[in-house]
Amino acid sequence: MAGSHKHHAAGCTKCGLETPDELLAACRAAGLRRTHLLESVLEVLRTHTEPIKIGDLQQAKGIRGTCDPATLYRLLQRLETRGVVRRIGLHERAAHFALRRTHHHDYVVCRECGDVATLDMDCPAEKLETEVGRRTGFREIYHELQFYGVCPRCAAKSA
Amino acid sequence: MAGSHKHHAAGCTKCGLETPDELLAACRAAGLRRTHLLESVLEVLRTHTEPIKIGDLQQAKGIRGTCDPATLYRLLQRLETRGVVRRIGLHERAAHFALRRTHHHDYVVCRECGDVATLDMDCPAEKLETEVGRRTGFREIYHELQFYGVCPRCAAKSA
DNA sequence: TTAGATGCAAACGATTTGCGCGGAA
DNA sequence: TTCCGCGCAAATCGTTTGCATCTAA
Repeated sequence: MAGSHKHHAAGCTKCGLETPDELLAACRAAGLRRTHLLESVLEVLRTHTEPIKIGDLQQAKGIRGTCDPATLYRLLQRLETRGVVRRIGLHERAAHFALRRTHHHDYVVCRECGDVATLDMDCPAEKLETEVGRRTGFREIYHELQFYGVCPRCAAKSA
Repeated sequence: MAGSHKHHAAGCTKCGLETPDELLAACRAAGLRRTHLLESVLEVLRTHTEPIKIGDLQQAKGIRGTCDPATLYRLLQRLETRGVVRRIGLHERAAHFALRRTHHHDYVVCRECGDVATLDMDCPAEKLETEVGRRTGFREIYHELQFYGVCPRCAAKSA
């Protein structure tokens, strides 16, 4: 099970990675204070291609000293409200968080080991958002698309 | 926010509703015993167009007497394993469950009141499953697509 | 100076597990 | 009779809240 045994260095081919300064500027503009924790969390998220759980965030390199879960929850909540990160449900008890990149991403999740891979392909649901809005009357629509399956490693293990 | 204040009677236009007997037969074939709880749960799920939480299931009409959450969890787990229901994450603390209908469904969720509506439209992700498999090496892929937004009622309230 | 952040501890609530009993096969 | 399913109680664990303290602005 578990989660963060892998750090894909490669990112999305289309997605220009934000610089630390850009991110920080966005947060400042949103009224957040420049805190050491804020900087570290942004940096961890920035260098992670995959969504990360708060538990893993706590132990991530670069997060100094004590790292109270409550504080992290609050920080991420704030970041989500300001539109800097997005919260992602991946059928695990713990929610995952990822930076809101310059464009949308979808994920593949292994239902055996919980490993998550970020997909680098055009999302077919994006263009449906307006149609869904028209049909249902919902406003401010965004979406979340996840694929679930068994990763190669786990498939090999079972064989 | 809340949950089951609405029961859409209408179902998917394309989705033939299973009969109680068909469902029961599937469960029996899967090795499950015919229990009163099993029957009631299946019936509640069958007549619900939207996914339902265990908490709501507990209080649903037709579930008699005490209804221990632990028992429900275990039953739904069994049903999920056997492929009768699917577990759905909707950004709420509690997971939702729905019958595996004759074809796939996607949902729209209100981020204010938590109301869930089932979409009756062609899912663009379905055909991507094989492509995702090819790209990532994952096997036995299925997907989950949710739209989030503000429902008309909540939008009106805010105005 | 002052409102926003943080750490710590306790409260919550969904999910999970152990166990003995009762009922379906 | 046998094994699966159930109710009950207790344990887990992610998330949330209250509160006193600290600190960026």
